[in-house]
Amino acid sequence: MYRTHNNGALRLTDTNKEVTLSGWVQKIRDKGFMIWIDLRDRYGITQLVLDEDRCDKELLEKAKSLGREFVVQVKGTVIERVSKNPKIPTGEIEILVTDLTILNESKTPPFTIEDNTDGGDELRMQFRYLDIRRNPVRESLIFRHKVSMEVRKYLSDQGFIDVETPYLIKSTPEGARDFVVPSRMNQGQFYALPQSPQTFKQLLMVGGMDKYFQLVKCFRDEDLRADRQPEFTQIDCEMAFVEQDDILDTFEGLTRHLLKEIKGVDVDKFPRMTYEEAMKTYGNDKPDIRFDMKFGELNDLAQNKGFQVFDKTELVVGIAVPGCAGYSRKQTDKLIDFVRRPQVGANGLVFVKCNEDGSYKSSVDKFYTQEDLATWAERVNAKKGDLILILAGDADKTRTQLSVLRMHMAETLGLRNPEEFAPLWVVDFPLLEWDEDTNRYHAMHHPFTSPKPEDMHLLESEPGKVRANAYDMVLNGNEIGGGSIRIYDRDTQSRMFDLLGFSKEEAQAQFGFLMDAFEYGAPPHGGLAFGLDRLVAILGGQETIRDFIAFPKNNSGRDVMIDAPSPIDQEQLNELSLALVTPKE
RNA sequence: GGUCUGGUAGUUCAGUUGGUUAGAAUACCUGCCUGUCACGCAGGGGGUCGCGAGUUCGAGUCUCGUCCAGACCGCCA
Repeated sequence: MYRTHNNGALRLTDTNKEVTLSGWVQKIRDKGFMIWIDLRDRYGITQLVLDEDRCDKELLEKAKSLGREFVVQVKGTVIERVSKNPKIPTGEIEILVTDLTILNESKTPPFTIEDNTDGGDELRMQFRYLDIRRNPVRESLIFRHKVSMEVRKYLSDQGFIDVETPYLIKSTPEGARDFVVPSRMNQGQFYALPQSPQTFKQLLMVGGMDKYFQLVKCFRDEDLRADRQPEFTQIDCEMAFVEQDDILDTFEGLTRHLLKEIKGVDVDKFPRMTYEEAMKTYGNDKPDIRFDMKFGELNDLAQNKGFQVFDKTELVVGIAVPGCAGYSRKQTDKLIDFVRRPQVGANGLVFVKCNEDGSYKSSVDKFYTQEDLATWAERVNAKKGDLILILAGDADKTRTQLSVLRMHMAETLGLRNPEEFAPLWVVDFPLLEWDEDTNRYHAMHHPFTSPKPEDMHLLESEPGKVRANAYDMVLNGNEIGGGSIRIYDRDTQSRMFDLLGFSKEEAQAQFGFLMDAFEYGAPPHGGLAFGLDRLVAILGGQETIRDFIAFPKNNSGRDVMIDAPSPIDQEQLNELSLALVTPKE
């Protein structure tokens, strides 16, 4: 038997017990006459002690030969410590060692196995199995386990059935790039890994499953970000015989359950905001509503007063940044530099300081009176001591730019408190989005999303104005889930493919199986999917999702531990009847 | 595909205007230390300054190229 207890278990009440412990050597404190060893496992740390009086010389020498991260088994007696350590749960006791076995030696690890490690990201990823021994990473993985268990419990209790869908499916041109898998038995043909189980879950509804869920890996061959991995996990759900409100209520319930069980936070009914309102008020379809700084449009107040930059432009819009009227020239210049960076792309920035004495000081005082500026302050809801920041230009671009600035200011002012949670629904997304590159409409959500019945008549005449039965759940400025009510009849689905530029033949070849299924009694249905990695990271108060994934990929989509992707043998290529156009060494 | 930042000891970093033998902390090794728990003290070993070319009497430092890493834009129905 390797152990009678784990390393977090023993207390003062266990004194005088004979125990066997196993674990990793965290730290050795060698005082010459006496040596202490911190023994670590998933459950905690227990201090071992050996000294000249109570242990034979050979045992003491063996203990002194140990190194960090050796795996050892010890037998000994639980004794009360002479000097106790209140910082750890086992700090009142220690083990007087009578027997020591080295189960495995360890090379000196390339970084320290401590909460604040000296290891950089790349090294930690290369030796991820060592990184996982560290408390923060282990706790993140356990945290993810708790979230996913609560999700399964809640959905199962609500009558959802977990059904697995295939990973080897068919490539389709819509949406993200597919990861592709060559077929040996069907030479020259390829599977694709699913970007989501979308069509399968709809077919499960046609199959009468009624309520489906799955915690499922999805794959997208696109560039990575701190919160984006090429393989990621979705909480994928679908329900039959539902309207939009049924779905919003159900998954608001799930999210409320998670916030309650995981974070101990009670949240009121989620606000529901239309896409149009979100764009006008926050310049963003995933607004962070933990703080205010709502947009105020100033066209009627600021135009035709002689300031040409404002006069000629489509939109003049501002926000009131709380408590920043005291900003120095240096600070405001820095903000101007910020919005002029190519990533933001604004031409300039106008500011108005709302002084404590009720006066205003702006960068455009030449053109506007104090009374003018007072009307602006009222429009953007500015109080004394606030700093009004104003951008002007093309409406869509300017809103996006001001949104970036708004988030930047919130970050700077520490308004993005990771322990505060402000979820909301954004609803009534446009069905279609015009794509300048391909010169045609794209589905904003996906091609199976149903148009709002009241907008159906615009489908062919003004496709850009058609709203969809689509919705996103937004938490603290992040899209954590999204979904829609689906099309469930062949005719509408076919019209949709027409609009997206599919020929009848292409539509049939790629999605014929789905449209065929719609002809055999498909029920009205809809659903949504949560991004589990991102949800877990936000609940855990982190910005990057990588520490909530046991073995993540790096910025270039590589696994630096196993060194993947990698070339394959010529023999394998032959077997798959593949040839490389430009063979790489 | 693009922009920006970085690459110096096992690790995290500093390195001034281009100038003697490239430093610190930590880790590692040795010795000492009668209750440590970030133990302490003394000593020691450890470097192709990512790689390649160029400028120069002289390059860690300047220039160009390249590779790698990270953040972001494009992209992500």
